[in-house]
Amino acid sequence: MEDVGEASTMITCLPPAKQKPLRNPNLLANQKKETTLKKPRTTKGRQKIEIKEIEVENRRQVTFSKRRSGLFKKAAELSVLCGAQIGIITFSRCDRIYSFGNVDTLVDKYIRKTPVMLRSNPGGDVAAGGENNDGLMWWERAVESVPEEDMEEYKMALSVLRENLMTRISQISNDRMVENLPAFPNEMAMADWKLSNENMMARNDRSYLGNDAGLDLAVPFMSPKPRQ
Amino acid sequence: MEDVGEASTMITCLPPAKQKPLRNPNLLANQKKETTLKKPRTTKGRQKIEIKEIEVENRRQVTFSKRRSGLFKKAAELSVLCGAQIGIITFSRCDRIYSFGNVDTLVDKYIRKTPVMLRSNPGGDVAAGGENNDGLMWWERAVESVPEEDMEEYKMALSVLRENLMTRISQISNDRMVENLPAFPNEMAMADWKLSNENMMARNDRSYLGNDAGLDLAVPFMSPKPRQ
DNA sequence: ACCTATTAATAATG
DNA sequence: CATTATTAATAGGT
Repeated sequence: MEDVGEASTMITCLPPAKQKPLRNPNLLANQKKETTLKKPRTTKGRQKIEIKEIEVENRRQVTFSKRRSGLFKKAAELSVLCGAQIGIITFSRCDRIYSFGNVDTLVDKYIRKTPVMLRSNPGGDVAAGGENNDGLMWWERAVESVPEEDMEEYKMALSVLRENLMTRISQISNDRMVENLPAFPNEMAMADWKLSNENMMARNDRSYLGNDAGLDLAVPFMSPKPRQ
Repeated sequence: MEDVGEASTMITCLPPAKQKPLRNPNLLANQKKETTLKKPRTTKGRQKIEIKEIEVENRRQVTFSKRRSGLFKKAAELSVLCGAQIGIITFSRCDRIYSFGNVDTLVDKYIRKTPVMLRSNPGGDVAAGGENNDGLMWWERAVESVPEEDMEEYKMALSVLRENLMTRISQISNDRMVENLPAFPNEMAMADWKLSNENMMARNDRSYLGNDAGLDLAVPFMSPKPRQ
């Protein structure tokens, strides 16, 4: 039978009867109100709320859903209007993650633009605090160029470096943050945000793709602690 | 002199004369309008705009500033209201970065919760596709446990792994994105956002701090390409 | 999920 | 940056 989408209750794919609310503004908009019986005072409308953590769980979840939706919409609009790239990472109270935008690309870009101190333990000669004679940091040197006697050290240092890569992201200084939220900002002066500190960093170096090594291998970025 | 903040034009710290607009809603709110001479129709008010890239540079920048401010405010409110953690990374058209929230912590968390395939080239025995006899992946094994004959391979693999860590972030599959913006989404169906895919991942493993190795060393997360 | 009264954001302007 | 007319978001209810 070809009469699809008549009164079927099962959802197939875009029921044509519903088609989208598609409000047509300022064009016989209030006509429906005239024709149908008007519900007098069915809601109190939007109420003003205080910006503090919502106690009631159900209500909080509803608000989270709604406002997150709104936030992402705003972000999308801003992105389009201004040609900006926006990424949002959101963790709900129970650590569910919701993200918006090319988070990974932006994270990469963000990380590239915010170099930071990292704790490493490379030992003596191999990484004596900085550059070597060739002007490269020790971790930049080709493995082959490492002297034989430094190899043990190098291996350890590289291992530690790898470990520390995990730690690194959590330890960036907050200098260039627009707003550094406390972990759970229950009472935060929301009045005016310090939107001013525009860290003007180098705006070049866009080539963050490439590097095609050989075979594919599943590698979690963060390995679980090997030994405990 | 102790009479601070009287009529000084230099900004010290919170001039008490200005004190904040502090609009008091529904309480003699329209009184000023009565007392002062009302400006009759000075602006056309807010106009509806189409969501497409704003051509005029100046106007675009103004909008970027305003809406970014609004976006961050919304994010802050959402954070407080729902006890959520929110991080926003924003790159302006000319790659100026503006961020909101504990981006670094959230990025770390985000990365931890989105393990991904990574291209690596560890070669033969050391990383023959996965686990070894001890149930650990090759990169999880202590350096000492690597057999002597695999050491060269191991070193190379670790080096490649380090290199690939740089590449990794840009290559995550977009499966768990709420919305995957095209690089410059000039015409994007903004109608309704697919806010549904809530990737429910493990909500444990919060310990992403620790690891205090020895001496401090400045290490950029991404090293500039060593040799070119 | 849909509705609607109301608040909040903001485009245009000075 | 201040103002304001208007649009857009949304709190509370169904």
